This record gives sequence, C-alpha cells and structure tokens, in this order.
Amino acid sequence: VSSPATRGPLYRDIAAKLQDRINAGEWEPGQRIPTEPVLAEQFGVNRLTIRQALGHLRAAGMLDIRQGSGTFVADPAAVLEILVDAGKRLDEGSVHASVKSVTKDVTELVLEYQPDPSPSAAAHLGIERAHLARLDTLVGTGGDPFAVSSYWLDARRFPGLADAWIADATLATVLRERFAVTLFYDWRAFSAAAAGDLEVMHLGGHVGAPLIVRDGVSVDDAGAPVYYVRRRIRSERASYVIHYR
Amino acid sequence: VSSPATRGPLYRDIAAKLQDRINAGEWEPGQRIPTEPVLAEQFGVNRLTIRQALGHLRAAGMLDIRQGSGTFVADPAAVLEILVDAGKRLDEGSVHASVKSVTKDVTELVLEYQPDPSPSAAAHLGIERAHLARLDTLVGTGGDPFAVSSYWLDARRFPGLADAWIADATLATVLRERFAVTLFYDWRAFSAAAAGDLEVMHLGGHVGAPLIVRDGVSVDDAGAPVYYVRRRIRSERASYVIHYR
DNA sequence: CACGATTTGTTCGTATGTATT
DNA sequence: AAATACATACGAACAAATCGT
Repeated sequence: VSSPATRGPLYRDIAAKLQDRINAGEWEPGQRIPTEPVLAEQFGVNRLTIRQALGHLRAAGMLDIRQGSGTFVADPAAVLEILVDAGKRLDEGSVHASVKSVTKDVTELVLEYQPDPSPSAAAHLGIERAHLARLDTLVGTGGDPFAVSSYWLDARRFPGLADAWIADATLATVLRERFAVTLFYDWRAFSAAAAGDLEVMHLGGHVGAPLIVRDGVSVDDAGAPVYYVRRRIRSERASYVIHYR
Repeated sequence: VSSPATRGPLYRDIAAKLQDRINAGEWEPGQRIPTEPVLAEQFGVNRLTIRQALGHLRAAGMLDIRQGSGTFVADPAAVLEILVDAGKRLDEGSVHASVKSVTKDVTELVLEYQPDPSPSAAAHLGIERAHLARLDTLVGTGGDPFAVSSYWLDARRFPGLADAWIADATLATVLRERFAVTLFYDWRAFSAAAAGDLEVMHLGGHVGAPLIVRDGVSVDDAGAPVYYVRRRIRSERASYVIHYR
C-alpha cells in the first residue's frame, strides 16, 4: 500500500508497483509472475527496463528468477536454528529445525587443505605465517549444504588432517578422535557479507546474496589456540539463537 | 592468480580479470579504477558488458560505484564491535570501536510510532494484535547511523512513548526513566538479510547490500514480555562478539 | 528420448539524463 | 559553465536452460 509512483527512474516505479502487487497478495509466495515480455507489454516499456526492475526486487530478496523456468515470488524457507550456549565453553554446535524441535546431524565435507599464510589468521593465532594451513569444508545436514567454512591452523600440529578425515563427522570430532584434542570456544563474532562466486558455487543463490558470517577462535584444554575459523552460512537457511533463561 | 578466463558469459571473464587485478594490488582499496568507456575500449566490448561485470563485483562487495565520480575499490571500513555478554541478562548493549578499545555512546532517534498488528510479533509477545504498536528508530553513534530498529510493544502499556522520548538516549533508557521498566534479555537471534529501499534510505549503501539482522524479545523484572525487536545493521559497520573467557 | 516451444540470459548498438568535479 | 562519469532507456538478435509433448 505504498508506491509513490512517478518521479525518478522508470524501473523503480515498476519495481514499486510489482512490490505492491506482491504485498497485496495478488501473487502468493512460490507462485510464478508474468513473463518479462508480458510485463514489458503491460507497462509499455522495453524488456531491459523490466529486467532492471526485476533485478532490483531479486536483490532485495523478493523474487526468485530461474532461467528457462520463470520468475517466482520468493517464499520464506525453513530456517535452521543454531543454539548458542554462552555458558558452555565446549565447542559443540547444536542445530535444530525451525518449527519442529528436532536436532539434526551436522556433517562436514573436506574441500581443500593447503598452505595459506593469511596475515590476519596468523595474528589471531599467534603462529608464524609460514606454518599456517587452511582447511575448507562444506557444512550441511544430511546431503544438504548450508555453510562453507575455512579453518586456519598450524600445519605442523595436524599432519595429514584431510586424509585422517572421518565420514559423517565434523572437524571437532576429527580433532578429538584422531589428534586427541578437545576444543573450547575462545570467542565468536557474527556479521554479514555478500556471497561471492565461491559461495554461490557451493551454496547456490546468486552473487550478492546475504550470508551470515561467523568467525572466531577455538582453543585446546591448555588454552592454546587451535584454529581460527570463518564460516559463511546461507541466511535464508539459518539463524543463531541465544537463550538467556 | 585465479581467472580461468573464457567459457561462459563475457562479463564473468571480465569480472574475474578485474578481480585479479584488484587482488594483485594493481589498484589499492579506495582507489579509482578506469572509467567504463576506457574499460570497454581495453576489453573490446560494449560498455553495457563492462557495466554488467562491474555490477557483479559491486554486488559481491568488491567495488563502490559513485555516479559522476567514478568506480572505486571498496575499502574495509572500521567495524564496531558490539559485545554480547551471554551471562548478563540485563538489556544493555556496549559498543566498541574496532581497533581502539573505546566504548562509544549509542543513541536512538524515533522515526515513527504507530499501530501495527503484526501476527508474528503478536505470537512472540502473547499480546492481541489489536493492541500492538510499532516503534521505528534509527540507531547510531554520534550523528552516524548504523542500524534501523523496529520494536513491537503493547500500545496500552506505553502511551505517548514517542513524545516521552529523551534526547541522546536509547529505548532501554526511556523505558527505565519514563515508565520505570527495567529490561532483561529473553532471547536474541542473529541472521542476515538484503537491504531494501527503507534501509538504503536511512543507512546508505545499495539495495541488496548485506545486513546483520538481530531480533529477539526483552522482558521486565517479572518475566513478562515488553517488546519484540528486529534490528538491521550495516554489515560493513558492525560485528557482534561473544567472549567465552 | 528427442524436439520444439517457452522463458530467462547475454551482447551488441545508440541516445539521453543526472550527479560530480 | 563545461567536462567527466555513471544511470537510464530503447531496439534488436541470439544463447542457454527448462518443460511439456
């Protein structure tokens, strides 16, 4: 019930009018809206102008555009709730499906393990850059990936880490089982970032789609830093929740 | 160091090549890159193709494009660290500048206070939809806004809330000083979303820019819900940090 | 399974508007 | 005020993905 219309770029007016029609419930979530040529005809503009309006709404997360298929009103996907227990320092995540209170199994798939002398990771860990290695993994529930992780750790401490990987496990499991290291949280930080080509390749969506970024440091029982991690999570898939009581 | 080049859309190759030149340090953060016509000439393509490549990199957060001025390599802005004390239940945020450990004053500016029978807010609060009002505020340090907040609360309990506002204060302050309500966290959740027109108007950036979304419920000392809040924070401006030791 | 129709994606060309310097 | 640089808009054509027959 907004749409000031007029004054300003044409494609913005059109985007606002389409937004209104979505808000008014003319098109339900998941439903297909008219094709680009049809909209171009309706509004009496060039198809590229329609495409700009649609691109605007897609960027805002309102539309899902699929080549060869059509343009659809984005529907609110089921969200995974990841509980953050601030009191518990042990490094063990717990993932729940949004509606049902069902805990799901989280597994990690190794993508790559190679030297990477990242200056910021070295600073976080207090390790010389030459000894740093980066482990990239794909995190998901079942076969369904919802996050990409990069861990920086001391290559000398964890030789053959990628080869020692355990099926259907997470890094915390592997370090505990294969290297006898128990992990504790040191700190975690939450921010957001735009998806790049790498994230799109593994997680789907489009370049620029919002991601939750969670980074932090985990330490062993002696308090020495074990790794610095940077995880990118599809925002329509997950939410980190802190309960205070 | 990457750039597979060829195979696929032209603009992707060009985007990859530009990305490489940025990574290689040919252009420093904050520096201007060649104009669109110049790049079109260099790559031997139409200017529209160049614009598509630049738009791709902008969406990924690599470029800052300013009309009339030029296209610049995005520079990592100073980040505010907002400390999350999970043990302490009292609803008081503390904002620190990233590098220096300086606590900054956070203030809220009232944008609007009006009835809004949001179903989800009613569900979170256990209040009838008819009694719900929404308070929109602009949150910032000094005169510099970094977040937009929407609070849903019981209109009957807080008559004239917007008029009773205190200069250079936050909602927590106003509720304590004017309504004798002390706030405690019930729960908080972190996710991410794309900026819409409203957020762009108040916070700058562009439609689709990633935002940190923090929502939750605060309760009074009797444990009764006071408000449901949904805050959107510019991701290049802020980060929520939890220290476990 | 193949093929054609449909629908979005890419690229060229051209012209004009708007913001900044 | 002029020049520069990005923004908007039109027209046309072909490519690529999807879907139903």
